[in-house]
Amino acid sequence: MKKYSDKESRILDTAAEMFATQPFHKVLLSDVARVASVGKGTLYLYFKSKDDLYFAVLFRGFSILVERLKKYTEVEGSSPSDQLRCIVRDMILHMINKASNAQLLGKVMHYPNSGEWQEKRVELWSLLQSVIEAGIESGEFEDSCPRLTAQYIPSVIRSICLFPPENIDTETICNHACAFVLKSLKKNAPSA
Amino acid sequence: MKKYSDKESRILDTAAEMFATQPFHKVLLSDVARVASVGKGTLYLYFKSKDDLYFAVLFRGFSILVERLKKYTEVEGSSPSDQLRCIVRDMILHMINKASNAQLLGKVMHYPNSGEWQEKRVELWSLLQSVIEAGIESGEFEDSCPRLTAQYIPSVIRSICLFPPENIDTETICNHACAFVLKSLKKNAPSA
Amino acid sequence: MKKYSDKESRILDTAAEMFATQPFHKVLLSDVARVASVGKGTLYLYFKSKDDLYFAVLFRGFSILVERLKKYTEVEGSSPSDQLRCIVRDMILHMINKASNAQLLGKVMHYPNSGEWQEKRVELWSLLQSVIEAGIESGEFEDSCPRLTAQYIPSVIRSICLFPPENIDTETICNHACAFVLKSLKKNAPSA
Amino acid sequence: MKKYSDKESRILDTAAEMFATQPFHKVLLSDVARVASVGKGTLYLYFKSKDDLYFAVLFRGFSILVERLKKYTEVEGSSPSDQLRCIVRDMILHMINKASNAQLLGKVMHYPNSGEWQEKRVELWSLLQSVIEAGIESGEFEDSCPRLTAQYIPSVIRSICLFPPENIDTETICNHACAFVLKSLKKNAPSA
DNA sequence: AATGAATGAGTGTTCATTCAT
DNA sequence: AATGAATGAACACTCATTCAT
Repeated sequence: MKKYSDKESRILDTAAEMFATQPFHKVLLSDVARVASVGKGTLYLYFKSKDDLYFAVLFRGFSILVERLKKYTEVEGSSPSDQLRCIVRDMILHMINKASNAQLLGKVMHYPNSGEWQEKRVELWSLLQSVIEAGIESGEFEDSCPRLTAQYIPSVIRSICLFPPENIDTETICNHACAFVLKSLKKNAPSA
Repeated sequence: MKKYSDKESRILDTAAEMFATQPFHKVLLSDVARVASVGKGTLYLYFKSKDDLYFAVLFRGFSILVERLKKYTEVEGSSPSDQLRCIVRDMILHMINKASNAQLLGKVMHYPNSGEWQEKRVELWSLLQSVIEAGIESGEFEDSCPRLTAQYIPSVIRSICLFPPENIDTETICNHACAFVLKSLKKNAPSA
Repeated sequence: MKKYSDKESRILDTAAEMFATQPFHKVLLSDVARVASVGKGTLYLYFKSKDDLYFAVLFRGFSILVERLKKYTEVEGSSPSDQLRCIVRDMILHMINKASNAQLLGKVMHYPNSGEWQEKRVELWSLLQSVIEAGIESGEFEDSCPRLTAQYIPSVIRSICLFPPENIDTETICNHACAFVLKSLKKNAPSA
Repeated sequence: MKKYSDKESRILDTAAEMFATQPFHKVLLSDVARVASVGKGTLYLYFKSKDDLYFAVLFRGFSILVERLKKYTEVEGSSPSDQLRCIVRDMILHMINKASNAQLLGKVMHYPNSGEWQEKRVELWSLLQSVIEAGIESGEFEDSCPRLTAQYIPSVIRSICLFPPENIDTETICNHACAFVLKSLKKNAPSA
């Protein structure tokens, strides 16, 4: 994990908040600097450009997320279903009502250096894919294309977190989302 | 369905293409005008501002989509599963490699008039929800919260269309997506 | 006197009002057309350009004024003092609280065709100058440069009408202005 | 007196020159910036908008004028007539052939913040009014409404400076204007 | 004659980026 | 390292003018 200096972190935190709240072009670097309590020029000591800052925000967010989710796959004795459940629940709880984080799950880059950033997304998919494949291995799951399913999961969670239905409590949503995913993966008892 | 004049349509088509390809602030109105073969001032005869044009693009896109999908729910003798399959397939085929259309499924608006536009998204969810509910009614499906499932479906499709796995052919993807959704909804045979 | 068609008059009236109320660049021809109830293109049937319309407004205003004032100089048996009094009173009463008319007395044009319009101002000055000279001739007035005094008079009136002191009634103002001008012109009794 | 920074002064000087020479809408901010040797963006560090710059120009001009004229009223042992003569002469000499300064004497504001600007005009009138009142006090002058006379004086001077008669030399004009004003104010010897 | 939809040159304003301090 | 005044390229938007009807 990359280490961020104090100032750098403050900038990233501020920028994350603002990029999540407003579209890119409405986020002014002068505002970022002011809110982060640094000089406007200071931004350029840490980030090459506005685009660069934007990517750094997304990148850091993604890295933190993936890092956190990885833990669940390393818990001794947890089944793939348990792991998936934990992952889905964790993502929803961390991102619901936190547009800043939910947004980044679905950002599509129209930008040159999006390659580097694309890698991070793939990292998340790979994590999920390996859990699914472990489940298949263990006979718990069946899935003709774990790669695709792995891709569906974050997108479902993103949608939930961006547009959380107002009259359903978070716990119910978590359960429903877990059930939705797991039921799709569950291996049907072989018709005897 | 709102009717668009000839020039208005040309502008919307052009703008849709450009907003889908580049981030908002890289889309120049002068380019839109040039490509649409109208004067720059003409844009302002039909749209109050760049933002307004942007919303009009999203709004029209959504309207067209919903209108098209509605047809599948009106086919005589088609089961809810069939309808869902058709809808999923239709959306994927229409949007894959057409970022312009896929993007709009997930746009979150940070703008004042986003209310009006939210309605359109809800219209899509409602359409799907009623298909699911019909399936529950007929005993085909079971779902503790069709509202949520209805929301998942477009998000899954959006993800597919924005990041289509390169080494999987479209047909396979369609089938996988349909299967994923339907398996989750299918009522399990009551354990005898 | 030039004759104006019905539509032309409506346009001039509207434009006069608007040019008096707002600076040139805030007056939109589309507004003029709308308020005058004519098509925007119609303006161009009568006036070559916005500048042209502007000059026409000033020109007509000046012409009307000069025409009206001329009458006072033609009254049989009226002394130059009487004539001046009438002129000053007439101008004040016609222009006080009518910025549109007062404004034009002091408009300076930076435009090419301002010459033609300047002539009209000179016409006003000449009118006044000849009254003053008549007074000198008759021994009533003395003035080392009637040309200058003639120029002062409209400027005094303009100031009154643009910035009418709120707590002084119009009659008092008229009397004061007349007295101010006449006292300056009056021939002092030759020190015997 | 407000203090202006170096750059601010350069901008104001340039803008004053240009606004005096051309109508508002023909003055381009890019020209102002170029002539003042600053970046176009720099204008906006000091002035909120083109309108704002315009007002700043007029305001500063008026402030300087009033400040300068005040001096004459503070000269030890000078009579009100002397003071008035000095004021009239000073204004004419400073403004004749300097449209920039003459213009501002008569600007009527069609703008929102004209209140603040109205104050400045009143400041000039008050200055003149108090000189006149001092003359009345000392028995030199008589005037039934010094407030009005104070208003006439700048307007007369403005007219002179905007439309200076070409074939009369400045000295003659000054003398005539002084005489015109003073004769009107002079207390007539009581008819013995 | 009369219109107003269409135009595009022209301009005010913004804002990412730089650099002297 | 840190700053923020200064910059100017870039862009949205306006509005006088035209012309097909």
